[in-house]
Amino acid sequence: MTPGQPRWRRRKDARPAEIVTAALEVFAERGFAAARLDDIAARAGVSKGALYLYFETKQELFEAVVRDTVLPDLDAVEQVATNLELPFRQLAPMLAARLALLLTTSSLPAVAKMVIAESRNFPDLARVWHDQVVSRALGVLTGVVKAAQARGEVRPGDPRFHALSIAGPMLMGVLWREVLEPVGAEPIDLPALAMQHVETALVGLLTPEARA
Amino acid sequence: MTPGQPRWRRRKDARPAEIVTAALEVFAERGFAAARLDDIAARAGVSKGALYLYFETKQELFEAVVRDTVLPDLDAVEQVATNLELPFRQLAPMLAARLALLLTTSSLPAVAKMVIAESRNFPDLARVWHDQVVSRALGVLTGVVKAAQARGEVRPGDPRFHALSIAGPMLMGVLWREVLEPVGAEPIDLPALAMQHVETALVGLLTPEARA
DNA sequence: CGTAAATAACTGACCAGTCAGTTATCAATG
DNA sequence: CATTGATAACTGACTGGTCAGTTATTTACG
Repeated sequence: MTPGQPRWRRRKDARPAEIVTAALEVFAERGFAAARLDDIAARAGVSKGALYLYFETKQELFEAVVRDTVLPDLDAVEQVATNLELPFRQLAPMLAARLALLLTTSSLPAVAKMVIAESRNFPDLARVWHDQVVSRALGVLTGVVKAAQARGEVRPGDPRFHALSIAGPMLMGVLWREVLEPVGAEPIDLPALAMQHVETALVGLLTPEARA
Repeated sequence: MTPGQPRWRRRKDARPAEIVTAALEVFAERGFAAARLDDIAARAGVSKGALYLYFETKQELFEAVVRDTVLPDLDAVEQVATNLELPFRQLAPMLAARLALLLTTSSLPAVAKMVIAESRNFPDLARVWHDQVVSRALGVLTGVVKAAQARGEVRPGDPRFHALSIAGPMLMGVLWREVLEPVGAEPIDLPALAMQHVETALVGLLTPEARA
């Protein structure tokens, strides 16, 4: 024993953030159900009991992860998207690039995968995800499409479906990377996919006049 | 006690199929890890021990589910897709309709969701899924696109990306239905999405000459 | 000191996989 | 047409291990 060093420190205000960071990692690696609180605690440098000083249950910890680590990322994309003034032809590639960056650098895909995984057994997780992430993101995209339709830039049709036409391949690419690449599938270049898809989708979505 | 009725019957040849059916239901409802073999057994009308007469482990049972219930569905779609002769403009909507039907009536989406869910903790599951389902399905679609490019019907570009452009929104629609609708999200009309998307994608993918 | 932060040992519930024992079924026999 | 083994299908209680959440105790620190 080195008696000069205390075995631990009281750090009431630093703990929550450290725990949330550790929780994000472990949740992403193992999924909600299979994530062990002991592992999260160890990675955060505390004991399991300490977790319960700051979070009442495992679920509450997950909600904190979404709130603290995913929502800020989403805000950044939303910022770009609400430039409704820009012509769709220019806005779409910007959005796609921003999104591709987010999906390759942030932990959003890992959390998304986890929510898909556990939605049936932990519906509260899915509800939080839907209310705070998906419906907001899709709402923004749908709004962009609708505005472009109003300006005559985008062909008629359900704007929500158009939004899915744009976002779907990205999701598929992400899932490919998260689920299949780890077991040996041929890798996908996500930004390249985003660029080629946006090009294709633009031709398909724009009115003949707007293509000029 | 009604002594005339036996407590159970020996039905060696009927059991495996019944167990696989029950397993599909429970796996789809709860995911692989959370599915209880006791539940599967109960739903199949046998004891847990009986499961082990026909399947060595839980994983082997899952593989049987894929083999017996998913692959036949896939074969049917593959049939349509290998009509490589047909012009892409006609083949694509047919494929989309067939796929939409499959995704709304079969159990494929539920199994897919499960695989996504458990891929990290049970990589073998994901490998089976990739080798036997995804890579085959995507291969067929990529082949169709490539053939159409060779005939000058489809614009240049990575045919694999084009395939993802086509299939992605369908996957997104399916996940929406599986994950978010159960927790209160606004429902999506999957066949309608398929039709509108294929229309959009066709315009985007076809060469100007092929659009005639 | 007092007290709040943190620990570590503990509890209770859960479940995959096992196995000793039970019972349906059927072929052989009287 | 019984009766009787023999056999293999089937059962259900049990084991060993895991893990969320609890609590009695220790320790940092104002």
